[in-house]
Amino acid sequence: MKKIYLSKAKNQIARHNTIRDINKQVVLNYVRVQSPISRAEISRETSLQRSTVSAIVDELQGIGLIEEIGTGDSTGGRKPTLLQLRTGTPVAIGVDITPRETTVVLADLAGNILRKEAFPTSSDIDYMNEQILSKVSCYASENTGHELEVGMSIPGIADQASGNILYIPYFQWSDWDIGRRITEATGLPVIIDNDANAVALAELWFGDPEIRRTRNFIMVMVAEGIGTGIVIDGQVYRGEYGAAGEFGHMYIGNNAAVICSCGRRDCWEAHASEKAVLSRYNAGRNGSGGGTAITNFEHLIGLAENGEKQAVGILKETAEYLGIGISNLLIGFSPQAVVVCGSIVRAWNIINNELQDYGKRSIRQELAGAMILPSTLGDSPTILGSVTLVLAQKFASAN
Amino acid sequence: MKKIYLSKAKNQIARHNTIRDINKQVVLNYVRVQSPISRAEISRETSLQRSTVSAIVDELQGIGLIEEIGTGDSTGGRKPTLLQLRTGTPVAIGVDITPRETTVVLADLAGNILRKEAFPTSSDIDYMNEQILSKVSCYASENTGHELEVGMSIPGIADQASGNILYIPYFQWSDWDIGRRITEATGLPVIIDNDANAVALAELWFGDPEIRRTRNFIMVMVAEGIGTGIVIDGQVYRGEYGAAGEFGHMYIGNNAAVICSCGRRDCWEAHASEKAVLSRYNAGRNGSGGGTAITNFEHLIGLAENGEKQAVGILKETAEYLGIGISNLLIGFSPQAVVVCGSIVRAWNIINNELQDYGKRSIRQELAGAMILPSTLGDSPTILGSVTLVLAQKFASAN
DNA sequence: TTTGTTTGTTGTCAACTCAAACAAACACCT
DNA sequence: AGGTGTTTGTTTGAGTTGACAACAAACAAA
Repeated sequence: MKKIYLSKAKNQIARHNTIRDINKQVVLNYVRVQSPISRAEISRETSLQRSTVSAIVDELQGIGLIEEIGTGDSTGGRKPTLLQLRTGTPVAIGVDITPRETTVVLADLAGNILRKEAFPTSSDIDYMNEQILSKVSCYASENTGHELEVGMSIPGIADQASGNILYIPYFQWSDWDIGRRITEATGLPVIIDNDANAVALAELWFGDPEIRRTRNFIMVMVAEGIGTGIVIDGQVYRGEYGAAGEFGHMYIGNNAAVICSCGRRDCWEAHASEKAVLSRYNAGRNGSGGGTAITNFEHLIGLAENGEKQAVGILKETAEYLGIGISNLLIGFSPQAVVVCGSIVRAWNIINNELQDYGKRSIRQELAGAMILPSTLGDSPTILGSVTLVLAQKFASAN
Repeated sequence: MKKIYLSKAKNQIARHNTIRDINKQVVLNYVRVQSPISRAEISRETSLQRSTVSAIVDELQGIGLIEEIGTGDSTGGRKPTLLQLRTGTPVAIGVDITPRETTVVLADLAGNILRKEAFPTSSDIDYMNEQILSKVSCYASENTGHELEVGMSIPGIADQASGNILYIPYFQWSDWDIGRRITEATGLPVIIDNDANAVALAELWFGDPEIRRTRNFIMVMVAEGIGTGIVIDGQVYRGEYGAAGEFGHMYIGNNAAVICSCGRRDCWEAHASEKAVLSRYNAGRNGSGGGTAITNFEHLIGLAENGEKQAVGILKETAEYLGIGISNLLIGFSPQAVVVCGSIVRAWNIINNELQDYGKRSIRQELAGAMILPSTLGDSPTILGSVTLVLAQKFASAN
């Protein structure tokens, strides 16, 4: 028991270099968020002295995190030297596993994707091991000399402490030691996290300014299942064993269309995930004597976009279920925003009204100010998520 | 937009005194948690130099936060000088409002209650204003010279930023400016928070070590309604407008026994609060031709303690509803513990088994390690909560 | 060309922690 | 009683860091 306090305290106390460490983080974040930016502007905004900023910038250049990219426009005096994260140099290998496709990318400090390869996800774990290891090893061997790290985004639970995947419901994989395998094969450190957490982090780093400025928000990722990522005070909250954010399995009502991956029929996920939507749509068409079943969610979205009544109706119905869960999150967290991610975002104009109605459910109407927004990360948020895991790690350990 | 970063940064950067500020907090916390403790032991546990600890202790003594209380036993050398929070000196006035009773107390830095007065809570807001103001003013005038602050625990939502009560459902009071009134009458600063948040904070400060060591836990306060307090990384999370933690109003199912204070019939609170329990119990007795209705929850607990079958049955049924909500929280937060507070804790041995069963509901059984514990704060946790609000404030501003 | 502004660097000072030396207080042994 | 080793708390000098002010360089506008 004393040990806990001991170890905690040793990290908590401030030493000489603590000042520099803190300010280094501040400067680095300014460069990241507001680049291109000059030393003088960083000084003005942080209220650090120009001399201090210069010293820190020198250090960060020495580590190779930032670089000068020429001069900016004068405002009546000497031209400012503009700074930026060092781009073009590979620092992260991202591995993004989704039920359909697995993607392996190479990225730089700014999150730019330098290379990208993908293959269909298989339930054959040996095949997965072989494919992932070969692609990661390939990137690693082609970029020796750079301090690469590997980030993985998975549709399941991962324990960051041990670096192992605990469970992936879709394939029912338990204790998959892919992290250890990658490290053994390449010597690179690996950081694994749940896809919703990774996307929440990516949204925090690369999202629309409206979201990025938000310190408290919940990411709701609608895919085969429903995952949530909790961001509190600008930090992704992971909970014990990294298992936080499984609100997809909260009790919503016991009349769901499908059986959830956890085996029950009363989860949010069983009501509002892609699987649930498809099931309800196909059941409806069956009743009215329709043709073959649709198994591809994107297909259904396409139908709805073209105005097919049943597809639109099912999506609006889904928005209600989504809304119930989201209203629970709004009431419980009182966040600044809830961000929805997944293919369903393509149909945002169909579901928006219903969602916003549920957003107004609150103890007190006046307080219902939380935004319900679609993700702004584009087509492949989980890929960016896997990369961001590495970047966040690198930045945090810049000291 | 820039302003946000600006103000944030100015608080975030580290100056010369930042080191001292941080270490002062560390030392103060050691004195608080492990008192009586000597300078030498603090040095050993924090790995700060003895000279540094001495300098900080001098400062803290100067502010009047800690005091020497004689010497301890020798372990073969010079006797250690033991340190402790300064006790006996009033520093906090706590105002605890519950639907039944309002209590005003005077407390010292260690949370010891020095004086205490109570009166029945009335729905007459003028009466409440008058009563609270007179008692707080009385304590204040009797203790001039001490830097008093006022903490309030309320069964509703308070905006800490503005210091005003936004809403108390039980009395349907809106925008009650009691904070401003107290400050105007006495000149003392006032800090107001939701009762569940206050109790969560108190549990963090004065709870059983098993809970106090927990960095992430959820407080579930069962009273007239159900309130939750979210503790993440040792901090109470308040959300926008301080409105976080209203999980009592999450959707559980639309067949509740009573209508919730928010007007709906599908909230957790409508299923598992004291009001809901009483309603179900009385409905049951009505069916079997029983006598007059019970309106006092403590009474029902008493019946159950004495083995009355119907009361026991209703409580076990309640445990199921409580369990559904708690399992949602466990799945979503993956906390280290869920702490239950309220009169129902007296019947812990009746509801324990059912609760623990729901605690095991998890994505993966092996991960279901969260403890479901009864509060350890004794009979009046909300009183201690109101006081702790002030203490936390005072400690945080010790710089 | 001159003037005023902006940028980035250099040098001095103050705050702080650390490490080591030191004095005081004490237990234990002879 | 007296000596020895241990523990506690204080004092002193060294090293790190940011604030501040002075300064040189670069530039726009008059």
